[in-house]
Amino acid sequence: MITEQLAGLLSAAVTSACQSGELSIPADTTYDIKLETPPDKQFGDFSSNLALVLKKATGIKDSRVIAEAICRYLPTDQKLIMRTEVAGPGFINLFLNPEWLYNCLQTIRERDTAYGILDTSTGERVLIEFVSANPTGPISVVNGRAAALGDVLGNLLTSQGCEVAREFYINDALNSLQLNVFSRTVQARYLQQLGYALLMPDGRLEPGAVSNSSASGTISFPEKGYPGEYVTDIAKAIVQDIGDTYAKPTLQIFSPTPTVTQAEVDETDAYFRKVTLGQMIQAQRNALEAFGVQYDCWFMESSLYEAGSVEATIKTLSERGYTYTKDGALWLKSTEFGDTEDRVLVRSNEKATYIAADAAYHVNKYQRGFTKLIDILGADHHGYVARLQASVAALGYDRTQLEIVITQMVSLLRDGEAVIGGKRKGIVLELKEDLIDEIGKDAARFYFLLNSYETPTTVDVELARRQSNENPVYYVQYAHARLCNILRKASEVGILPPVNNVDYYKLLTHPRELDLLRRLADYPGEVTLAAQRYAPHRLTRFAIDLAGLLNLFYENCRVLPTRDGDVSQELTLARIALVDGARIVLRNLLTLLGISAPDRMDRLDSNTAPAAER
RNA sequence: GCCUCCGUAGCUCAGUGGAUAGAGCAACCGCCUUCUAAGCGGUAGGCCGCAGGUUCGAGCCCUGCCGGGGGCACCA
Repeated sequence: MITEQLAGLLSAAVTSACQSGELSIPADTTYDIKLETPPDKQFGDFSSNLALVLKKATGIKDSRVIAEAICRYLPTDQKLIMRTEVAGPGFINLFLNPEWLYNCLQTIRERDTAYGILDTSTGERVLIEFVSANPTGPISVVNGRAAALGDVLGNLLTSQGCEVAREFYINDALNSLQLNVFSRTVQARYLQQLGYALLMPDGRLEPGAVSNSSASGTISFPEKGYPGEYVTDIAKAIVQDIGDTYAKPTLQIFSPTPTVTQAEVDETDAYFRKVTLGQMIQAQRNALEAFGVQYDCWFMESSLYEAGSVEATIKTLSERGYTYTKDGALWLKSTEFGDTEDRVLVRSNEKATYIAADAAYHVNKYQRGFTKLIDILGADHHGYVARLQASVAALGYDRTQLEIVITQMVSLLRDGEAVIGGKRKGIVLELKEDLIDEIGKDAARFYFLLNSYETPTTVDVELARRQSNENPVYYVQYAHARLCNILRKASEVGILPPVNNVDYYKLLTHPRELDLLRRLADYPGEVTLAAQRYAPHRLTRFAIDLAGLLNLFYENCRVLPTRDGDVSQELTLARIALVDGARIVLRNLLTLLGISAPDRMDRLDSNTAPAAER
């Protein structure tokens, strides 16, 4: 990397300046050499604030003096550094031989799909757990943020040499009250499909579905039942599958005076739970796959109970002395690990709490050999972080290996009004039906990857759908399609991209060409930075920026020969190489974001564009 | 009350302690005989919430205040 090379030269220059006595710094001084891209080209290719940083160590008041001393010991033999300049309060501006950019283009075309990817393994094994929505509802638009973040973060860490696994945690444990209520709701809808009317909590009567059975009567919709339409869909599927097989016992369960035996109730409940859970998980999986997210593992909470892990974890905590009994419940001394209060592990009714299962789950993650655990949680789980970390620490695991990423809220706007409520109120905007099916996977992903997860954001669903054409994803994809089009057109007239040859590249001297090359050179560093900061949106912004530079190049630098013959054959070849390099970078970039890079996009006729409808 | 995130252009948001604070959308004016106009050029739009502090330098760091979101269960 060029920046490392330059940092090495700067470091050597400081050493030389010290040896010659021009500078003196204490032997134990440590300093980072930062190389930045100046805001304006007139300040050179790179600039460093090294002299400003060394001010204290040297005791010299004027940083410009330090900067000048360093510059005297930089090799300005024209091979790499053309000239140096001291500017402002003491910046060292470096002007490089453009050859470095040509070498970079060569690297891009040689590396191709591997450009921007580190070959060396870090040995780090990362587990990213994200979304993990309760199996009582579909994947919602709000889940899209975590889904996009987790997936792309996985790509980014993989590109930096980590081994990454993606995981979805299914809250299917038997003590989940919500799941019971949910299953009951399905049962009510099942009976409705068979012809029974439902008495809703608000007193309304919902008629039974038309059915050829003679079933009739009224049953009450379960208290706090789930109102969403997807519940009815599951019921319909069950009817299709088994007909009225479970009609009798289910009806009895809803009767004020049930005559059914407990064994029959259990059997019926078990059936509905199983089918309901299976359907929900499948629906969630489908929605996430439509979003381009593939998990390596769907981990069931119930498996922890079945394996006795929850019990074992509680036992371990007790043996390590971090539990006590109070009010008939077993408590975790989480305050000893920084939590604001102690937490209940086992309730007085002897059922384990969620934190107990979660502690066991994280033990399981550690035991599988992962060296870094990343949990992506929504802002509403913020208060949960301390106790989770405390439980892990109490179990003797390295808390620093557990990183909890909190994504800020996504609020929804529909018809200009905030949509509040979620599953319990029946207003669920589904990621697949309400967004992906409307605007496509690419636009949906791009939308969520545009902003930092640390900022609360608002999704106006109508706007997101209607203005799909104004989504910047098309700007980026169009730029890629244009590049492909040039290459396609070129090959049609028998011009093929030239073999890697820096002699050709030297013809690329137009400012727009140099701007573009410079940005292509920045790419690997941007990927690294985005990975280090868990900031996929940096790449999204980079993509928009790069597309802008490509358009400028396109407007100003003709690639293929014209009738007037104002583009020489050599220049055409050089520019085709540049187009090829840009195509590679843009494609790699979109691939990291999980967004397709189309070879062509049909030109929109302004008369038929959605914009004309408004 | 405590914890936490946010406050930057009309809207949605970027912004590595650094030089003249940016993009997309929306608005206005132009540009298709030419590699795709999903494009390009131009105009307009800003006490970076407020007040102190730290320093050569603060949109960024610290403190306080104001405003908004979220969280503070033997729910998950």
